[in-house]
Amino acid sequence: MAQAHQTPGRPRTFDREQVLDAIVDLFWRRGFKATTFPDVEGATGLHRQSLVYAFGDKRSMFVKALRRYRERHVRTIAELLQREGSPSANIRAAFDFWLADARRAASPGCLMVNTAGEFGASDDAVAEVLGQATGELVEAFTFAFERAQAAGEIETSVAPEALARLAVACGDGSLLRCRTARDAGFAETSFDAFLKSVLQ
Amino acid sequence: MAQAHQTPGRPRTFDREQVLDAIVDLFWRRGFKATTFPDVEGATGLHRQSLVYAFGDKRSMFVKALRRYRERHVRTIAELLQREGSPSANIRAAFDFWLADARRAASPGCLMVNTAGEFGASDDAVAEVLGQATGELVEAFTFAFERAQAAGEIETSVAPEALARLAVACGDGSLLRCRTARDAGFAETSFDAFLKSVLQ
DNA sequence: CAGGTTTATGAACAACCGATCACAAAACAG
DNA sequence: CTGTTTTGTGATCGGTTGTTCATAAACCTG
Repeated sequence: MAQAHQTPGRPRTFDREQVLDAIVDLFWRRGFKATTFPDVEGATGLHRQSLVYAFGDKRSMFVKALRRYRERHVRTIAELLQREGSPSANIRAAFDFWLADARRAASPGCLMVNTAGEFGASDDAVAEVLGQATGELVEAFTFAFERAQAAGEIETSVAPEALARLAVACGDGSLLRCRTARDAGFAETSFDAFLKSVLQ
Repeated sequence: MAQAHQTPGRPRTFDREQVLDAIVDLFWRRGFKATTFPDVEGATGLHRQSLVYAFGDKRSMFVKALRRYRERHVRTIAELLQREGSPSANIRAAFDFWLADARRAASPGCLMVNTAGEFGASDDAVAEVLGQATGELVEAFTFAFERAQAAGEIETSVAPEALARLAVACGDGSLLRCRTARDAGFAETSFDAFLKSVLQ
């Protein structure tokens, strides 16, 4: 925004967004409560007070990390689903994107899913981001299923939004399972079952 | 087991299993890290040392609670799926059981799901119980889908175990979503989509 | 070069957590 | 009753957590 002129005072010696990415990764792997300031200091190379100055207290930092995760990961999947061309192919591409996460060594699953389990409905700001992320995903899947039905690629007996919620639930549940099992086989099989059952 | 003769010493003044149920409920709602000894003391009416004496340290207590949850909730669903009669009806009954959890006021979701998000693969004993629970569920669903295919109730193009994993992922993901959203609508819709897509 | 503003560094704080110790109370065996 | 074992109660102890204070450093404006 106000990139017009540099603010007075000592300039920041680190890249704010790069550091935030490292913080996202930490929370993604360990969760909120289990991540301590010493952890963040070690992962970013910054001192505690610098982190607080840049991102606020721990909870504010976490919410900022959540938002960034949504903007990067969730939005990527949503954009895959809104591409032109075959909606079925887009849906397969979205599941392939999930699979790539599931196949990561020591897959951390999905930050939104992990956070939903840890926070439940106990924090309004967190629940809001989670709701937005789910809504964004469901909306994108709904769009793709609507197009698939209109194009005659899939049958029309089930409402597009219902299929979209099923897809999101399937993705969430599978990624969670792969997080504990250290094995992407569960996601591969369940995704395959979903695609065969719904897209054919 | 050794109910034959009473052990010497002062008799316990509380029901061990009843207290464990209260502990399960606490961990179910708040998770492991966020649950403190004062919380457990308040929920059970017992003193810290009595809890430690009866269940071991906090982590041991949590693993015992996990096992008890599996024995009660997971096993109940597995038994629903193995009943005689229409396997399709059994599958619907299993999803109805999940729906009842999702519809609870301030639904805590599923303890296994929440725990998977909080622990990941960081604790072997926890991961083992989670793996057993998922295996038990998948096995029971597989049995039901095998029977459904053999009876001609559903088509046979997708392997029963794949359908079973899809069902578990759908249940896990939906219950998780309802935990945050305080609304069972997501589960109702996604379950409906699953049943319409797979059972018909 | 001064004055003001922002950042970096290091230290310290109060609160909380889980674990443990010490002792009283209640039962049974002899 | 005496000794032993187990449970109940209260207090305490390091260790860790998130937060904040205090000061030095770096940059811009005028």
